[in-house]
Amino acid sequence: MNASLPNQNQFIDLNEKQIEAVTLQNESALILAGAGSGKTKVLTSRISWLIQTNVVSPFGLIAVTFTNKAAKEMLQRITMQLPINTRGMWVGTFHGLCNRFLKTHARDADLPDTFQILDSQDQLSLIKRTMKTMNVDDETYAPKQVQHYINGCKDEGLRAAHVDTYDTHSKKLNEIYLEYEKQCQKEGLVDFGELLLRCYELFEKNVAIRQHYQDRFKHILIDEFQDTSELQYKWLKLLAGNSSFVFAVGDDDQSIYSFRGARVGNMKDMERDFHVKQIIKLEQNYRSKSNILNTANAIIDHNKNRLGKNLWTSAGEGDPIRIYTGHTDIDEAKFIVDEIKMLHREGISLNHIAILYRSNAQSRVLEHNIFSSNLPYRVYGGLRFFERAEIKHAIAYLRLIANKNDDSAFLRIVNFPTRGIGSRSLESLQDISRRDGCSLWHAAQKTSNQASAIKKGLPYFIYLIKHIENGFEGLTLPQMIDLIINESGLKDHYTNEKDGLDRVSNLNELVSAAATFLNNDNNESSNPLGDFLNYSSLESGDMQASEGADAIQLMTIHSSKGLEFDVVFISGLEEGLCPHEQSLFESKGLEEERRLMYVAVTRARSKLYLSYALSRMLHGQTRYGMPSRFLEEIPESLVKNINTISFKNNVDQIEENYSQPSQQKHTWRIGESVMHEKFGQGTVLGYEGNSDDLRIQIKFNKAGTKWLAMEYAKLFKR
DNA sequence: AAGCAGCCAATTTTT
DNA sequence: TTGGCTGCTT
Repeated sequence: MNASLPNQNQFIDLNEKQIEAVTLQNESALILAGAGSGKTKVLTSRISWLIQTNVVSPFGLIAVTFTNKAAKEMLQRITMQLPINTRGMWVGTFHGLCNRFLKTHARDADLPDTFQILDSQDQLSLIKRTMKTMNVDDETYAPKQVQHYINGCKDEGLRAAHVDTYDTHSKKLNEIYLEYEKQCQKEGLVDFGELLLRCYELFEKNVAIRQHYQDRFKHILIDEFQDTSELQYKWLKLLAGNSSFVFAVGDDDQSIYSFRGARVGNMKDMERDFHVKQIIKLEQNYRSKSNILNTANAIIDHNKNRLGKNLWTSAGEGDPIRIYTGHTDIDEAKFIVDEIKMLHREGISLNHIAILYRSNAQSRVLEHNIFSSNLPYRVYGGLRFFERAEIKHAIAYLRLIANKNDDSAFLRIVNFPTRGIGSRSLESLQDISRRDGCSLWHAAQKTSNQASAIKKGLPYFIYLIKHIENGFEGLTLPQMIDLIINESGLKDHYTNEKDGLDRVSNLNELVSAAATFLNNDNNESSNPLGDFLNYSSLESGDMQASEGADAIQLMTIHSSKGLEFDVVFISGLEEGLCPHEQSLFESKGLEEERRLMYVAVTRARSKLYLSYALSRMLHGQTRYGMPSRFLEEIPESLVKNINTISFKNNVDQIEENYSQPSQQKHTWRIGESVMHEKFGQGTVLGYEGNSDDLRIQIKFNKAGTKWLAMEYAKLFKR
């Protein structure tokens, strides 16, 4: 049937749709790949097929992912399928690949070849610093918002000079953006968005370079296409030119990152711009039982503007979806723990069980209850290795030595560990630097003509850096890092600190990380230090502790994307939490929340539990909620309600649970019909606040949903 | 320079 | 309720 398929094992277990995708010839393609439909397999098989049938050489294609993990996995699978060395192949993340382009053409991109990459933390502190020198009030212009603004502009491919501003506020924002750009350029720093934008501009302006890569990469493959930003799409169009073929794999129903610039619309645009003949849909799911898939299908069916697909499986129905109603968040957590204990006794290993939640704040109650039951667990998220303060400090020494213009690195370490350099000496440095247009490091050298080995003050700092730099002569990278953490005083500092032992061991870990880095990829690099610095900012290091341990997995729904578990608990399914109340103010916000729910449901292989609590401690206050609307979107035939709670005895339960002595009894109950003299008839949705400041949320038939203060609301029973 | 009180905000976060 | 940040005190 498929004469064009080489007779190789890796292709025989593909289904018909997958084969169709893998073997497409001479056209750009959009593959709509549902959850669990074998998308990674299709992508890697496609690459193998292209190479094996000599359509293209391993170096004539480029494959783009969003995460390092996905890129790594892709390379691994290719290695398993083909007897080729994948080193040097252009497979990587958008950021990693753009970095590679920029490193190769640093001069053409107007960057020093020592340029450093800023992670989000670094970016924020540079923004704060810029705002300070501009005397911008950080109350009116919150640095976080400025960061969001700048990143948003870059995601759209906009330079500060190209933004149209109308009001004073946006004008100011843009001024900061402009100044920030200048400062980055001066220090030789590039943030994540800049990597992409700079690379885009390089292709745009430099015809020769663009042509070169257009000719070279005849096949461009993209994973998670629904998450691409406007800029990434423009970059793709530019790189593809008129003669390359794009193979994009994505799922519009799993687009959950619009708040970070992801633009689902790219899928429809691609269909048009790349003359996609027909979208290929992968709808057979190899992960979940049909009850789970039908639940997912039913929920997502409530969204409009989908490309449209329906997952199916031949795996059988499996268990019904179990729904649990908790009186409180504590009650909910206890149920989940009990259930996990039972499953564990039945032989399901803990790391195949996940508890998902909408927001990180929800993990606390869960953790607390799991902890007291003595079950091992692991929480995803939080600080990663290269984001830890002690690691960033050590890296900053490396950065400053590699690039003396890096004021960001300078400021981070000039007085850390403290060596008596106060704010006034720093201010005078900033003055000199501004006056002479030089870096802080050079300004520092002007103030004190001689370096001093006496262990304090600026002269000592200058001495120290030079001393370390001289000591680097003939050392390997791990030895350099070892030298830094000892000579800088970092190790001593943390050794003497009361809870510093973890930090010391992290610093030691950094030495081994450098050794591993050399062993793995870069033993023949001409600039291992620079490469390691890049690596540290692009690869935030997901070396989370106890990776292999058998532990319950706790994470947000967002971070569960791409993973799968035998058993999944989705907790906190209340109106206001999931869908999150903030999302209701955003355009298309509810649809994205629904996609989030879809992603969560499709993580489960065989058992799915959904739970919600009628009251929950949030921001230090008890909040009363209604079940999430998503629960009502599931056909009852798929569901088994584990318990039922009447609203009346719930109020008593809540009081027992939180033991609040003098909670004012309110007359209105959730779900009850009420009459308001102005707004007319409505239904009570929930409460918020405590007895002296209780507010009631009512959905009015005509006037919409409103929050009213109990004290003043003129309500009547119907 | 470290330690503490007071204030404020509080979805989601692949790079 | 919690964490992060600021600004004040020692």
